[in-house]
Amino acid sequence: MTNYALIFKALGDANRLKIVQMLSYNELCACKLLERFKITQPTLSHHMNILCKSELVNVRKQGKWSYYSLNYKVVSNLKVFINNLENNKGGDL
Amino acid sequence: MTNYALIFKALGDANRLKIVQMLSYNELCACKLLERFKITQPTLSHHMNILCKSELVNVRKQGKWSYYSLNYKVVSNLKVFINNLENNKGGDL
DNA sequence: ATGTGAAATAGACAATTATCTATGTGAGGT
DNA sequence: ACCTCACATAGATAATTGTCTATTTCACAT
Repeated sequence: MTNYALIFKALGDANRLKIVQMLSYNELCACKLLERFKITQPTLSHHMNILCKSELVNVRKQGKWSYYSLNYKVVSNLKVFINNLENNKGGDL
Repeated sequence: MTNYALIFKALGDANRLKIVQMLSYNELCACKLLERFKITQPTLSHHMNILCKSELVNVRKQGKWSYYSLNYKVVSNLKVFINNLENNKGGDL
């Protein structure tokens, strides 16, 4: 079950949006992400937690590192959601 | 210029998400929307203001009524944004 | 066992937000 | 001119959120 409001809320912050865009190219560990922001490590951790809870982002723990990646299944669901906004036009309900 | 964080923030509320879905079928006036929610009229007005500021929703005023509709140009931009999340995979930057 | 480096958790705080009640505005009808 | 209906604005308030500092946890190396 995909909670769209939760996903959009997760995307509704400039830092998290940038994180998601970075992850769209590659899986990245938290420390690599942190380098590119002007926020502290606990703040990044907080943002990653929100992204993971929305299920838009997955974590893979390996040794001391946490590797984050996009959940493409959820991205695909988002695509369907947006497409429906166009396709519903003129329909019922 | 499309401010994606602003749009996603607008979509990141259960009431507003439902409003957008309703508008995907038809243009609707505020009073028609209000009937379907358990919120007060000023609260709806507040939500519509947020949706309009994100530019995802347009207003057309006619007499005493305000008719709201989706801005399909912005919906289209959203589609591109989501598609890029998939297409960036493995790329650079 | 002890140290180090990566990440999570706890707690605090200021800013933002969702909601309400009360009031204002403005168009149309009588 | 007045009333009514649709909507917006003002102001208050409780809840949520983004951020920080300080601390903890956990994996690995020595």
